[in-house]
Amino acid sequence: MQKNYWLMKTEPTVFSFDDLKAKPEATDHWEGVRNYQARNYMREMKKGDLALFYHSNCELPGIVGIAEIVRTSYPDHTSWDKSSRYYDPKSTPQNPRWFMVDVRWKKQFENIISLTQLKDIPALQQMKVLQKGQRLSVMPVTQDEFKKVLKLAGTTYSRKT
DNA sequence: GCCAACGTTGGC
DNA sequence: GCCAACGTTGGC
Repeated sequence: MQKNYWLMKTEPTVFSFDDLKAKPEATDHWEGVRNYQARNYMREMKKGDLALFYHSNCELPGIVGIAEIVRTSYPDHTSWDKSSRYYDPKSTPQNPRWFMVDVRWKKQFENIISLTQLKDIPALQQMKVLQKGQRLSVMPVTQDEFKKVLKLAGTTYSRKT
């Protein structure tokens, strides 16, 4: 089956790529998405899809590695947990409004592919993450873009050694 | 349905 | 901390 590709954003001070790696089986649920468009993208995710893992709102924003979707969407239980920062009174177990997927840490890039670096690659200018006003925490990436980012990561790697 | 006010995101 | 670019809320 055709794989889809995604970009998933997180603030490393809240939840970093290393945090994911440290989880049992390097897997965790992607809680806290509270935007309808991002939610809808998550509901399209399939097992085996790959995601670029992006660190935002930090010293060096950029793509740090690859994660894999290991479970398709199911209700986000933090949405009806009053003690959660993601609590939404309009979401209930009977009628969940928000969903999450499970992701597994897969591969860390030797060097972070910074946002500045991405902006310098002409072939990647169409990436959603580079578009003005684009703030979704989950967004699709084309297969071509995904491959180019991987290649870029590989290039960085070989240059370093 | 309109739209002003407000809250959030996230680069810088 | 600033601020642009959103999205959401709620009065009307």
